[in-house]
Amino acid sequence: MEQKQISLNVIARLPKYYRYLQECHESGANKVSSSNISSALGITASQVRQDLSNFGGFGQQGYGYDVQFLLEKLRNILGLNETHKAIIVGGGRIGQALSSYSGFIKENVIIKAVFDVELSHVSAPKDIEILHVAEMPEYVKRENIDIAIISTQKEFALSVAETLKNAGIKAIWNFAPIDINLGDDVAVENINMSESLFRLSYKMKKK
Amino acid sequence: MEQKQISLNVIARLPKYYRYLQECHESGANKVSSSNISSALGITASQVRQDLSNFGGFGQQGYGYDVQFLLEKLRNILGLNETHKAIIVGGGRIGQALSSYSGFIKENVIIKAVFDVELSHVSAPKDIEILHVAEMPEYVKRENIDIAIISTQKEFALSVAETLKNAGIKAIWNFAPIDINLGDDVAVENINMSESLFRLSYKMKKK
DNA sequence: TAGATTGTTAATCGATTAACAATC
DNA sequence: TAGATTGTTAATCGATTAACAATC
Repeated sequence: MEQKQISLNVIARLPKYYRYLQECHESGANKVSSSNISSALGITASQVRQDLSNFGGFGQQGYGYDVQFLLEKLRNILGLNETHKAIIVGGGRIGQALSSYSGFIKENVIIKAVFDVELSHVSAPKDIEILHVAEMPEYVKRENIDIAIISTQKEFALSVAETLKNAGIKAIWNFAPIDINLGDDVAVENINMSESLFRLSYKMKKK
Repeated sequence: MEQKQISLNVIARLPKYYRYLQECHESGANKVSSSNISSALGITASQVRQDLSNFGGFGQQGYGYDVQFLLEKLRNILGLNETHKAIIVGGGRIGQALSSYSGFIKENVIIKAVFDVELSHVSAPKDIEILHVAEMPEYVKRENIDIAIISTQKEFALSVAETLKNAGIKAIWNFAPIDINLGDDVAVENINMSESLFRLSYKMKKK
């Protein structure tokens, strides 16, 4: 309904534009051109313009893009003005690191609770609840949770994801080493460290 | 020198094949066909065959692929038979989670040391040394370290990467929220959680 | 006005898919 | 042998790049 389907490649570049625009803003720049962005990020100027024009004409011929304006547009496109409530499922190493990682607040994600099957093993900052997985579906509905961060073992990840889908979760950020795909109803991003390490190994070997 | 340049898309799929083949092996299967892989991973059978044939003819007409044989080939291609020595630079939340994450051993990566500027804040399992960043270049050379895992703040990541390159590191696994690119000399994989979270936000918004 | 830079259309390039001969 | 499935060639599709008219 919104616009013609935007390719995943384009979406993957948007955060890079946003990050660079933030840097420009911090360093006091008022304007930026597609060729500035190009040389900073190693993306062709043509592609930068092509990508941005998917969402509207944000620039001005002969001038470039107004940094503040484009930043605001990107924030809108990426949905960074909204605050999201999140839970973590799986209180192991990664789950605990994420639960105490303060970077989330900057990105407008508030972690409300950590779920596990063995509560005694889990610790978390005191404003984050520690609860049993059995309570999860009820909690997600009651507290209107948007995002679930899955950091369970891979064996449990798929069924946890299904349970969350049924509980009405909107998005899943998956750290378990398995691809999760729940169709169009739930937004999913997989961070597969294991696959990344394999790719690193491949690249290193090829040198 | 090796073969015609393999595209990054192909490389990104190799670990998925490997992971699925492992599952086949664990469940006792002897053979697997491109259409088996296709339905398990949501990749077309044609692409599976195309991808694998970049590295050789591993299958047999009318039969498919021998699981053990293909697994061995993939292990070779990905370089998973070799053990790599690694260090972690940056002893914050992510660095510490990684230092005690046992999954590495399975993937043939041994973490030898964690480097930081403020040693008193860092803890690690006792077989992992905790050292000051100033000692890093010397250590990398002396101990023949292959992989550096960067988990510093983004402000330091780039200069740390340069220092490591000069010390002769072979690969960098970067968790700092900034793209690192060191040319052809050093293999790099970026895990940018911040960008991933932005993409998740975008997808969620679009629903 | 002259110079710069956008947004967009057209051209190119590369990746994915389809088809099929080879053959186990 | 008949059926199945590969490896590879050709066709299609989509993404990137180039070019340029519009215009600030």
